[in-house]
Amino acid sequence: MKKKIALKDIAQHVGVSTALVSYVLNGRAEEKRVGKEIAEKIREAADTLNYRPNQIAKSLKTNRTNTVGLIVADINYRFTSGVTRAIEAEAGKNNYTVILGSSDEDHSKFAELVNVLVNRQVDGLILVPVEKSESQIEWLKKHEIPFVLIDRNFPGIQANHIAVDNFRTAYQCTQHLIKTGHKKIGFINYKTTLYHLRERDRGYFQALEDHGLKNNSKFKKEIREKHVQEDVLRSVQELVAQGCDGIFFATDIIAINGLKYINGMQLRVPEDLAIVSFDEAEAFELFYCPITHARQPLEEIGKIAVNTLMDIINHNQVNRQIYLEAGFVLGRSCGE
Amino acid sequence: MKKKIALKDIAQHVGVSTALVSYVLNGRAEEKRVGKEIAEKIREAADTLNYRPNQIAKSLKTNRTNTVGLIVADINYRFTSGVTRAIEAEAGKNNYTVILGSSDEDHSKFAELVNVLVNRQVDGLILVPVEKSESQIEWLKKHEIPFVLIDRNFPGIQANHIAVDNFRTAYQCTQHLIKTGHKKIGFINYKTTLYHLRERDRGYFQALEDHGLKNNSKFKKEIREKHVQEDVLRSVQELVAQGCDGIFFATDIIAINGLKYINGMQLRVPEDLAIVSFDEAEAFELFYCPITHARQPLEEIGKIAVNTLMDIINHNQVNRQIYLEAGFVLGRSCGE
DNA sequence: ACGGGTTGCTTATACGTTTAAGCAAAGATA
DNA sequence: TATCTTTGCTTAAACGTATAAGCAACCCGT
Repeated sequence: MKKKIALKDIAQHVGVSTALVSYVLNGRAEEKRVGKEIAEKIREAADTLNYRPNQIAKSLKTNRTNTVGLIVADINYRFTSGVTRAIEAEAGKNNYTVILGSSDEDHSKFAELVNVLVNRQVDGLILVPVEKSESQIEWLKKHEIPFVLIDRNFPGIQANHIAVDNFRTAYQCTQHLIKTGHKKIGFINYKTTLYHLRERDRGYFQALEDHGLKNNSKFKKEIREKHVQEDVLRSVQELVAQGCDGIFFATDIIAINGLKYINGMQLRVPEDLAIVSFDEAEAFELFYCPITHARQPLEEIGKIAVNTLMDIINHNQVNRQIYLEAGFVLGRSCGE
Repeated sequence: MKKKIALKDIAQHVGVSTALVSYVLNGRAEEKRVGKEIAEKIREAADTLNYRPNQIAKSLKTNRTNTVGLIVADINYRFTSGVTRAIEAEAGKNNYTVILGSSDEDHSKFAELVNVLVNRQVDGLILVPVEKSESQIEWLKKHEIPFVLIDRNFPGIQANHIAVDNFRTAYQCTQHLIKTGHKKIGFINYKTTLYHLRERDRGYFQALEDHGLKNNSKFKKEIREKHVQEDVLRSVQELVAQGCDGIFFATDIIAINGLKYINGMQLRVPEDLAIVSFDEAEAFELFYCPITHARQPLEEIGKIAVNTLMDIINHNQVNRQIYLEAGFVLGRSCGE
């Protein structure tokens, strides 16, 4: 790596002090009453010497890194790529860079990432918290480090967060199955304490209850995060055996796995089995029958998250809990 | 944000100089002959005060940020998520963090990202270069900034790079279609100057030639990056009209779009039309017929890229051009 | 008792910025 | 002419860390 040009070099080159150079290059020339010609000379020198400010030094002095840390749950989730893209773009507009980390749904990795990013002096964090990460969140609060939660939150911890309205969306999904004439509606969700997924449970149950199908509750299956494939397979088989005429998948990943197995069975969608999925997946496009599903407003979540974080960083004291409405994409997987 | 504990605070607390604290906390206690008890006291103080080193200050002093910049072409590509995950993990092992940026295949955005990351003093860059980014690459070389290219490279620029063997893989894909008895083999690829995609062309053509199907060349279609959907649709329609019995898709994205339209037509895979795809897509799992495809060794690419970059950063003067072999996943899309 | 080595610490400077404070020279005011 | 203001610059300190250099105090061998 070649030697880099510093303020000092420009100062020497022009024959002035570094202070002047700093003022000029930061656009504070007139405010600081720098002579027109000198200012011009400095700008020229910076140009010909190809000066690029050392952000590290700048940060040390200003105590601002213009960097936000983003910890996602898993980089392969569609949610992740969608929201990361939005965050990246919005952060860029605010002249911020994003440092990305993936916790892989593991709370100790999550804790370590928080640590690393805080040590790197990020100005703030955007987090998709994982199970058992409550203590980390509390720690961040205690140390007054700016952060906002997305996708998930903990009901017991008051924090800024942006997410889709999981209860309502799950309710709508279930209701759609009911309204299209299905009577025995299965539901497959993760076995987890994560609140946002529990809210999807609640939406499902509430919809059943409101439509007099309380007895359907036995059609709810839980799968283990570490055994998605086998558990989904088993669940689908059980639901079919129980005579279900519709299945509501709680996430895109569950849906993809479910459909994969349904593909292998003798069942036709929607004739034999109706399908609704929370979350969209690119893969749906290749299924013979367009899948009806809820679509999270990823762009919006990312955008609001960044702007909220900026507000926290700049003005302090923001209290924002936002539940966004999901879109609902009508396929043909519940009949016409 | 609360006041942070600095070396000075620990020094004061224990009643020693900051130098001593620095030595001890950097594990150079005995080397620097620090008294056992004092060292212990310092460690304790650091612990109770919950000291976390300011990486920014550290970086300024050491001229090392322990950060690598990663610029991907598009965050929604499967290649991206796979390789990012691997890079993240491998970088972590080396005690490095990753700053991610996405160029969205735009060379001016690419240039800007390079700029931002270099200003942030990243120790090195891992890049998926885009069209017309040659000058940026040259610039990096000129300034001796450590970098490695992945996925793509420019034949005219000598640089370290890791990628799959595009020619060979495309050759194999085409050959597979030929060997499974198909005579009129279409190929859909992007219209681009990107070398790695041109290599896929070359693989296709070479396979045709080697098997006496030179006249098949007219079955090659080009699509515009900005108009993937409509161009793929048109291409598939044309190929079918031309009587093709097999299609080789040059990327996962093209394949997904192609299959989407094939789904809507009256064609059965593989009876009416055989399919091979370069690259894997999760979506394939939902297609009624398992798609035969090449699979890039994403893990390996990421891992080697990081290690190569580490070598450049640490020992200088590495010259590594690696072409990895792709896996080949046999589906049923070319017949049994 | 004297020089020389060892032990255990402190002092001081530097990294590349930002920015408050200072200061000389010129112009304005009276 | 004496004083005040403005103009246009420089000086110096600071951010938190690393590290070379310095320096007492002690121990040892002679």
